[in-house]
Amino acid sequence: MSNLISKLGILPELQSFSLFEGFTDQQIELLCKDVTVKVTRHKESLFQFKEQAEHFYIILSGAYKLTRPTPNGEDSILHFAHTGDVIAAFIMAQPQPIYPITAISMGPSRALKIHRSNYIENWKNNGDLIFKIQNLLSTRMTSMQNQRALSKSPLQAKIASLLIDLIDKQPTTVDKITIPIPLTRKEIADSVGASVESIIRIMSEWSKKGLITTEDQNITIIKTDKIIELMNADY
Amino acid sequence: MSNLISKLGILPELQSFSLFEGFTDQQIELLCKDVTVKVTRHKESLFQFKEQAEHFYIILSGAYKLTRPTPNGEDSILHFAHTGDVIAAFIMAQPQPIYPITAISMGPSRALKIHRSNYIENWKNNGDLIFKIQNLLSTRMTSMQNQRALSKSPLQAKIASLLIDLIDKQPTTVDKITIPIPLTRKEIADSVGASVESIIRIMSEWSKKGLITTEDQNITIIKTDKIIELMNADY
DNA sequence: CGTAGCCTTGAAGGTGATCAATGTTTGTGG
DNA sequence: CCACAAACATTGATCACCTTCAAGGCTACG
Repeated sequence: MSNLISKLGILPELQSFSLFEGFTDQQIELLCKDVTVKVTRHKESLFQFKEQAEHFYIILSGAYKLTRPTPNGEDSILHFAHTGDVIAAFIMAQPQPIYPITAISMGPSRALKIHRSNYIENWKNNGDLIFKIQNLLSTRMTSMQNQRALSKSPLQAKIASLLIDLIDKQPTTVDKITIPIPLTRKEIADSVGASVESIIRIMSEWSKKGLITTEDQNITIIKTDKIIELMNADY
Repeated sequence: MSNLISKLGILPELQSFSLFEGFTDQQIELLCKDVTVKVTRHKESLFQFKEQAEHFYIILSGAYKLTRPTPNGEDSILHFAHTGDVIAAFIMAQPQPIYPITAISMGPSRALKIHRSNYIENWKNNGDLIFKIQNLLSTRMTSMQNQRALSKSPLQAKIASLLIDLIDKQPTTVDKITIPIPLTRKEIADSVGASVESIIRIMSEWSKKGLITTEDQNITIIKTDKIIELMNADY
């Protein structure tokens, strides 16, 4: 018995994830049997698009962007995965899974690397766990569909939608919400399918109007209501 | 015991679906306990976006388009669901599920309507079945991601990609593949996020060049290789 | 101190949307 | 069975949003 998660000292972290809510320590120990903690540095990738998929991951800390190469050789960002997210789990169901995306670390991050065989042996027949994963996935899918519905909307609406989507967090404070992930303009561009320059032009405009502020790469939304208005703006 | 599927006479159909591959008649009977067959006419909807989701569906015959309203009041088409597809199954995992899409019948169609409680009682703990559903879903998701990666590509590439995606069928005959679903130009437009006029202009061009032909609403791809080339065309 | 990555601004040009008008097919009710 | 409405297809002209290209400034890091 190697690599017990209690030995790795990550049990407290795992317990805090909604994924393992209601599970006993022993159950978690079984589900995370023979795992390793993969530490990645900025821009380092967890796995590559089209690689053979032997493992899936749970994000322990930091964040990863899930990307896909485009015909132009650029990258399209499909999702930002945070702490507690599960990546590439649902493709484990395939007989010969291939990663449909690349996972790139944003800043230093840590992820739990779990082998496919574990998914098939221990995760597959755990109905409650599968449900949790399906919930995570359906949330992600709904968010993708929301974006899709904006394809004919002006670029402003797409950016607004992205920002709002990234703060599914506390609506506690009425104003001044900071986006939990530092984002470059290029990353925003790759998320909404636009050019960097266009992003800059629109966000500069917003800064001037006092809707947002950005310091370093942290974006703070000052007037949330105005941003939400822009989401539905019909030009 | 009402509504046995053997009584409804749809067992042979169900057996032919990859979803139930390897299951015994008794198992299928249990999984489809207390179901009804919903017959829909052209443009009739199975369920509506934002409705309370009490049921999920298996398509018996025909096809449905899965749509989502856009801010402009139009509809964005997210997926074309064929015979054998399962719809809205994975949102059953949520405590209070809401349909994230609308399902609209394309021509006369039939679908098996299954209650949520059945999913929780009989489907949830059937690991093999869950895997099949996850496979269906991951295929759909990958296809959505493919489309997403084309967001900066010219409209031609998007249309080409859509058409190719709709013939995941037999690569048997080298040429002349007819798309299994009759599509209006508007539906194509709503799928790729463009205007009807633009679709028409491009497809007329293709017709003139002899790449495709359309009669009624059935599109036949004549020169598949040329269409595939257009998918990656960088203007 | 130079390179690399990110941010910014300006000018020109193109793809595709919008608007408008008309033809064609389908379906429905008198 | 015809007439009218509704849905779909088509073509042209105009215009705006966004991309592309080009050039430059800023900061961090080896």
